[in-house]
Amino acid sequence: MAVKLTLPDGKALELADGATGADAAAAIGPGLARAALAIEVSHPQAGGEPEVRDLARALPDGAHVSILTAKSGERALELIRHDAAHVLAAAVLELYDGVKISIGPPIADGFYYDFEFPSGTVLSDADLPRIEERMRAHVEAAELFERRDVPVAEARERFVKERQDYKVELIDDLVSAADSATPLETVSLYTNGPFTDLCRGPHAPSTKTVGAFKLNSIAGAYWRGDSNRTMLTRIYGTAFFSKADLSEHLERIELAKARDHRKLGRELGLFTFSDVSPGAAFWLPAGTSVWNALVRLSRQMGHERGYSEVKTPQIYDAELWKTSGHWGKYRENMFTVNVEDREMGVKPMNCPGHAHLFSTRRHSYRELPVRYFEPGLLHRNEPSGVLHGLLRVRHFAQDDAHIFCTEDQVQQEVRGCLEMAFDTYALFDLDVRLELSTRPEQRVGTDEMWDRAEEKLTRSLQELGLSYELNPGDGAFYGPKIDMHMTDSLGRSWQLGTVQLDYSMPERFQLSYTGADNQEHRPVMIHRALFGSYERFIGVMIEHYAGELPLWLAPVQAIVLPVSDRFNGYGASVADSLRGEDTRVELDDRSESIGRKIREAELRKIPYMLVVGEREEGEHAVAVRERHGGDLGSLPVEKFAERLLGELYSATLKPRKSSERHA
RNA sequence: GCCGGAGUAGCUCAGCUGGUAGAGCACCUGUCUUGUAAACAGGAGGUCAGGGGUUCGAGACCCCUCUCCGGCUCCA
Repeated sequence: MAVKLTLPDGKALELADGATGADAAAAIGPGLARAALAIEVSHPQAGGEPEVRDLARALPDGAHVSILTAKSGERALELIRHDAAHVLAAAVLELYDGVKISIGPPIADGFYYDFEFPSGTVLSDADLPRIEERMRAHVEAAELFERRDVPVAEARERFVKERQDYKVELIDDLVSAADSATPLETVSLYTNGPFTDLCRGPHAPSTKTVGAFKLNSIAGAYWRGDSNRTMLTRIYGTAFFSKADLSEHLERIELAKARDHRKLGRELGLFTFSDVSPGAAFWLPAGTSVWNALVRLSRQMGHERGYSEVKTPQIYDAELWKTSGHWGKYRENMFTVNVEDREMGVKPMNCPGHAHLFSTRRHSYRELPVRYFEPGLLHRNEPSGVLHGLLRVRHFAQDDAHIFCTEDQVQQEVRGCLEMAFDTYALFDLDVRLELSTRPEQRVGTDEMWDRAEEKLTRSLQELGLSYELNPGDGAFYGPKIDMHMTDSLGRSWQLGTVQLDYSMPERFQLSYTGADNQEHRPVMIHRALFGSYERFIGVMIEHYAGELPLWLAPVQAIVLPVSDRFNGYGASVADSLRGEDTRVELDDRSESIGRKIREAELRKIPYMLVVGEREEGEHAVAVRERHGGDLGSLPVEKFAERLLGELYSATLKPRKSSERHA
């Protein structure tokens, strides 16, 4: 018998029965045999995901295979990072007595391993070099990764004996998760040097392919991500094939830190934080200008799409929050206040206020959909540990809207929200990741209602040709939602926009409209925010643009720089003539050298610097310098004004259509 | 909220094993009148996050609180 394989180039390869991945690599060529780390196996006919396996395992007949080497990109990095996690565990077990190991997977950009240290042992960053050193010894020893499939009972006994409780729990869970028709008989153990771990694999042949690694940080992490369970000590690290790749990665991270919105926000004078109000930004004039530009955009786009702006109170009687359900589900996150013995809650969301507003008068089906927009200020009492610059605050404003419509209008309205979202994001050259979150365990409404709602969201996404991830069970208790995510400079993901279908709030607030049949009907509510919160959005935008905000958002769009005091008068007249409703122009009339004025304008990341001196005054012109030192030469003041307004117009008034970007 | 780390002038940071708090930039004053990324000189600025303790003596050591940073959980 023989094993027939298909290689990536379509060629067939026939090997003896029982041939391994290593045999396959050797059959293709000696160079590949040396470089091979693992083998990817798939059965296109049978379907299913390709699986990366150890080279030492026998190959199945009929498989398509592809040898993984150091050049195989992310898949190969994932492999050695997983290897590195095992080496880390080996080192920690040697250095510290009584450590319990849990899990250690590869992650984006690195790996981690979670440990429980005996009580009294506290690990800090200072301990990392010592651990790295021990790891290095194991890597240099080129210890082999050996896989053994052992009976469940044997593996369990082994870990019980070693007092590795977490491993025992993992085995027990694997057993109970297994199909009763095909019970789990064996689990795989991997041994590298002195260390044996319960692990599915795969691993490279030996530890030596971990060419360069570094332990980055220590953090707490709950066992199984459950805040009711033990907090373990997590050690984060990263690994690459070469030292050069590692240092390139570390440099990239350093560069990313320069984009941090907290740093740039301070440097650019946009906002600041203070101990007197944790989780709340103090907006300086420049930051307020950015803020206002965004609110203006929200208003303009909403106006064009049939939204009406409303204003609702900050503080409501507890009764309203009981009606909305927040008192029961969201109270720990709310600030409450006592007003003459009356318990009141500061609003963490606008929806109850909008629902109440809708209920204060009668509505005909003819006026639906009603679209209320409110850039409303919200307060949420977020746990102290989660506050994070502008990205997670206690005091913020959402570009929030609630649409009240008939069941028949839902689909079209959801679609409208998504189109508006992508028209908005297109203005910022943003790529967002979409998630569809479906019914959670705890929910209100019938299954039929959820079927309908989820189908409507799904169809809207499909009609627009948008790709999305499914996030089952993560919907709001009142309805499914589509969330729009973006990442910050260090790759952390933040939710910006959201579109949520809600059948519950209309019920709770007894909302109704009069239909064509003269009967009262329940409207459907759609919650939607596109920026999410202005705070978070501005934070993400600062990082997205590395502080170099586009012209229309820049707090100061152009600064006039007279070369000496003698031209301050002319400079002032230029600045005055350029300043308008949509233009923000400043004059630097300090008695400073032109070099300094330019340097400071560059540091403030002002898009245009207009140098004026004798020549310019004579010609009624400005010498235009673009951010980053681009000298555009001299332009008559009127020409420059045209250019400025032209750019502003094209940036915000003619957004690219979502279909052009996301077809 | 939980785990770990940190907090010195507006900002970036020195300050050794405890012995009277420093620099650069920014700020103020004066001089300079500047042509595309830093003119020169002088001055002012700190209950060393806050509180308690150890000590003859604490920015340094110990405890508590607050805030921030990195994670976890949670979230726009």
